[in-house]
Amino acid sequence: MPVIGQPQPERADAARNRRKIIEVAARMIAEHGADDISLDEVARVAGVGVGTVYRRFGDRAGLVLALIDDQERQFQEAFLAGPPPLGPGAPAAERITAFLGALVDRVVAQQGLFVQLDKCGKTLRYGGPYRVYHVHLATLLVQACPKADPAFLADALLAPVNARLIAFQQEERGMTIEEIKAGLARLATVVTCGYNVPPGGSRR
Amino acid sequence: MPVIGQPQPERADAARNRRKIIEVAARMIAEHGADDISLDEVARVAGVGVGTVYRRFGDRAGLVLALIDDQERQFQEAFLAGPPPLGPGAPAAERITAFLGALVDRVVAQQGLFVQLDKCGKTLRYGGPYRVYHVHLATLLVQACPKADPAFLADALLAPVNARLIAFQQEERGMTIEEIKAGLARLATVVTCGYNVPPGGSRR
DNA sequence: AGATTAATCGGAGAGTTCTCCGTTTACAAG
DNA sequence: CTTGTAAACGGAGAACTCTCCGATTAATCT
Repeated sequence: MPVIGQPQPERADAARNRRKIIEVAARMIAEHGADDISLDEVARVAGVGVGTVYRRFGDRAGLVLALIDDQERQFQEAFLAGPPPLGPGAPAAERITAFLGALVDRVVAQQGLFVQLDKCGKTLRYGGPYRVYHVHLATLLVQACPKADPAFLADALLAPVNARLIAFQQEERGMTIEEIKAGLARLATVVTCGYNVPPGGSRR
Repeated sequence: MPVIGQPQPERADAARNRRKIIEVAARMIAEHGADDISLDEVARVAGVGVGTVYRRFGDRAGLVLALIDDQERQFQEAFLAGPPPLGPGAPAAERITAFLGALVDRVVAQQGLFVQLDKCGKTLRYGGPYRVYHVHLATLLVQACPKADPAFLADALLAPVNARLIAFQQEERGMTIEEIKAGLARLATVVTCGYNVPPGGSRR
């Protein structure tokens, strides 16, 4: 009888297949972009049945999440425990702009995958990484501007950092990543300062 | 030889089928929600071939856009030429909050369809209604806070008014529509005021 | 080693989206 | 009314996502 503790480790063949699938998928995306990865084809190239892909990752979104995972871990590590201004140690307001800027870089680094994630069901769109971002940002907002509703404000500041919007801003509006980051930084500054003056004050 | 002027009117059978398809799709959505409308089934119920649905509307997104169209016209009419504060006549800052609030109502009124639109390709996500919203909001922003980058700011304020985010905020965060609208209004106020003070001023 | 068993495997199949193309039809001109 | 033709029709089919379940196999127990 196995000890019930950590989630039962995968069987050897299962782990092997998981790795193979991730490896193949990553290579295919590197070569042909993330837009039209067919899980059927991933399975075929990886030499496993389609069922195996779905049992291992649940669905398309699950695979995307797995492909994102490595860099995602590093990113979360960086803003949760890395050096300031992204990590702890800097004033909240500075950490907020640092975080939003880093998040833009993060999304751009795996833009195709984030676009995929965006198209998926609500569960994964706002589950997974989003929850972590939201908690982090809301926490910083509490410190930077205690008078605001941190949960809503965090959603509102996170919303523009969206893979598809960023792609659109780059391609159709001709903005550079730096311009987007600058815009967000300015917005964050205005917001964190603005919420500290009582509503209705300093009109015009 | 037909006169080449307005886009050639549809043939009678084509127009009849277009109407029938829209009618059937609208009824099916009213009954079973917009999540899982199968265009195959729409075609079957409407008594036409699948090819007809696709020739008439291009793709799933095209049909969604058509289903949205009626109310969309009215909405655009309202903010472009209706009574203030939504329409012309009120100060820009007030029109901005009025617009964002009305947009929330607009999205909620056909939430299922807007969620569908959101999942579609970039072309339609940021084509169609979005362009109109953006131009309108950017125009107002130029008046309300000339120092800001209106294009970016419009994107940033439009981003949180997203069908899926709103659904998430309602279901998972327990927010009401009124709370969401209030949050946006406050954000818009802070932003329009905040961008009028020089950057770097009034820290903390 | 041999038996046991539960996890894993693979691929057939159901349900979709969208395309292609031979056939049919509306309608304008003669 | 007949005829010509561009537009529209419809359904077979390609490609995909995801489910199901009988066969297989890794890991454990005796």
